[in-house]
Amino acid sequence: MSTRPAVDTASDQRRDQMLDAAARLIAERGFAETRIADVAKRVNASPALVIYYFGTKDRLLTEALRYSEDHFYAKVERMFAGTSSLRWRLENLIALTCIPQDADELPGAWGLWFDLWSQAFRQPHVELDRIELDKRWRQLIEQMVRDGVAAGEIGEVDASEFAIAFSALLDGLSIQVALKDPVVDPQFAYRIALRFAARELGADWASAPQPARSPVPSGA
Amino acid sequence: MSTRPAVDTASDQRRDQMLDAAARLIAERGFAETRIADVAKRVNASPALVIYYFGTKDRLLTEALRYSEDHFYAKVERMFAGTSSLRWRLENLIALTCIPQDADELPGAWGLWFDLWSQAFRQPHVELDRIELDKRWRQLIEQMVRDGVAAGEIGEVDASEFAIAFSALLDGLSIQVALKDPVVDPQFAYRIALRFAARELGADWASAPQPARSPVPSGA
DNA sequence: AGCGGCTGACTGACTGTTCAGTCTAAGCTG
DNA sequence: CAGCTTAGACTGAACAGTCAGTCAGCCGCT
Repeated sequence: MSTRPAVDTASDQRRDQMLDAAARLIAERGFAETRIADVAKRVNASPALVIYYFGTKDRLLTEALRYSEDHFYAKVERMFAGTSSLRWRLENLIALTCIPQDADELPGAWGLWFDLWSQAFRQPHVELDRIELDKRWRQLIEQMVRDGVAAGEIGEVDASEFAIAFSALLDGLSIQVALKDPVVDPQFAYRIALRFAARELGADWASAPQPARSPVPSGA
Repeated sequence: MSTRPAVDTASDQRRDQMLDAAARLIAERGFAETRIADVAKRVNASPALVIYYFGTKDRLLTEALRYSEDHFYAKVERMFAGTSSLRWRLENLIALTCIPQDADELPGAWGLWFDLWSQAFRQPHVELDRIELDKRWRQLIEQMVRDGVAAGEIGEVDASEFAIAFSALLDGLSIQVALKDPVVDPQFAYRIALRFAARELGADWASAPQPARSPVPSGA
């Protein structure tokens, strides 16, 4: 949208501060329960300033949603850049979606998804954004699989269909984990997702050693 | 909870009217955008009467959520009672979750799920309800599979694990359908779900003939 | 001087909830 | 049966609190 290369002016920084604060607040309290006064307080500004930047509450909140998801994808892409092993990437991907993240690291928390869906279901403008977001997500998975095929790590598969089914499964599993289902805990969700992937991709990864990065947060 | 056998008094009917109206309104506008005045108008009553029955707006809305889900499960159970073929049940189950329902038949619409999740994520009381709801849902699937095994329709499988994975997949797919994803349309979601089930259950249902009941709503 | 960042004070609209009291039908009494 | 009582369903009107958004103007730059 903007031609600016990146965060630059003090004004841009302020904007990002607000988006970050808004995203965290939505994750905590929910979209509807987030007041512009709350956002203002978190960035030590007046409510009027928030309106000054975003014009309207709704614009702030929907932009915050997008901001947060963008950060999440950026994180995954960075993780992907660090390796090329399909298995390793897959394990990290599952861990990233199914296993609780360490505290405040990123505001890409689960609560955001529920509100994003809720908004997308009702507001056409958000609906389109969400479609774009999921397209990007599936393409990420698709490319990961294609790379794995190209590298000879697995045989030929329909990467596109796998991406659709697998992302749906991940969504469903992470809902259960996010909602603290006593049956579907993080470990279990992880196992199910990996087993599905292995079966669909025709790989024979037996029992999965937890991935190196982003492991179960036992301590800090 | 109550010892009353069923809907009885005029008062009980009024209550149900309100729950029904509330559920539909939540599905349309969303939890946060539903005013008690709206509910009151739909049942031709004053806002004060709604409070008279439910005490508080929040109680009304959360009860409406539960009311709606109960109806959905009742519907599925009725469908199950009508047959015993695993394949037939499975096909209907998928159709019921992945293919848009005919208009106003039941207020168990998708919009409700998003709000239920959103509430469950934040409010401990709703969280427990949701867990109970999903447990019931998985048990339904589990029993269906066990019946299929007992009837010799398929071989031995881990019904419990299948239920967890399958319900997660269905959730994920129905989200895409509900959010009108251009890639994951109802037919496609249906196919993916059925293929997954067939593979996991070791059945060899080739291409699926659409189920007899609750088919794709082309006409009415 | 001028401009962009910024604010305090305000307001106007909305809405959950209260309350005092009305209406109706059933139950009781003589 | 007539008359009185009671209880429960129901409401209009007001209350009280909340918030998004406005506006006139301040401050610290260049």
